[in-house]
Amino acid sequence: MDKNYEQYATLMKALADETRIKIFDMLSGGELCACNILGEFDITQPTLSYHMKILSESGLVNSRRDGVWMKYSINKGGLDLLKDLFNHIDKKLLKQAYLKNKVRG
Amino acid sequence: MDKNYEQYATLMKALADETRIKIFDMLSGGELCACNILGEFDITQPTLSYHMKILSESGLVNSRRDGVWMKYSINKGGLDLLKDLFNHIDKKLLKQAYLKNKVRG
DNA sequence: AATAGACATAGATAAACGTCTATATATAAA
DNA sequence: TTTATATATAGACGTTTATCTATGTCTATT
Repeated sequence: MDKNYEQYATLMKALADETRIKIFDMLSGGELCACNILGEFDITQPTLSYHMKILSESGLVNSRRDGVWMKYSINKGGLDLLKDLFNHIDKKLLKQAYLKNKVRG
Repeated sequence: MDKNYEQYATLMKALADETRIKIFDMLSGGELCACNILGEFDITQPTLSYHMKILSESGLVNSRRDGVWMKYSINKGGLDLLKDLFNHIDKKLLKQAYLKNKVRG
């Protein structure tokens, strides 16, 4: 696993905003239209458009046009990058704890 | 699982910088002194101090003084919050894929 | 072809961020 | 108690971010 920290930073930045992480979590329930999402927040339509662009360009969210509507869903590839990063770090920590215990006892 | 999005945003913000995510990853190998970390980057000592403060205050990193040195390590609690968030979202997506397939086939 | 509705883009702006230099503080050693 | 070293804080500064209003673009309908 060779690490692209710049990419990780891009992914984290995309979620480093309360509105965007809420949207990402909402999308875990399935594809949503921009109009559906907008109703959940106290922001203007251009502001939502700005947030969706950041999420899409980061690689965390897919977007497609369906007639007049834009529909958004979670991009499994982007999610997996973050999920795997944290799981790997966690595994490394557990291994260390195990080794320390082995030395002591 | 009730979600504190403000806290998630704080955690993600702490990692939304290439220097800080590299540091976090370095710490997965075990506790490190600020002086050890500084050598890996092209930044001044006050800048590192600033980054370490953000990581510590977010709850992702523990800090302790050891004589003249500051030693840093990963805070399992903070890591688990992020790890669990992404694992849960992933589980929800997999469940949806399974149900869709069930309907089709 | 004109209209209405959903979304995107442009431009402005205030706040937050990352970095530096200069300086203060804290600890250990001489 | 002076000195040396590691770290923290203060202040300055340019850049990036999140937000708005105004307006443009695209699609479907009349």
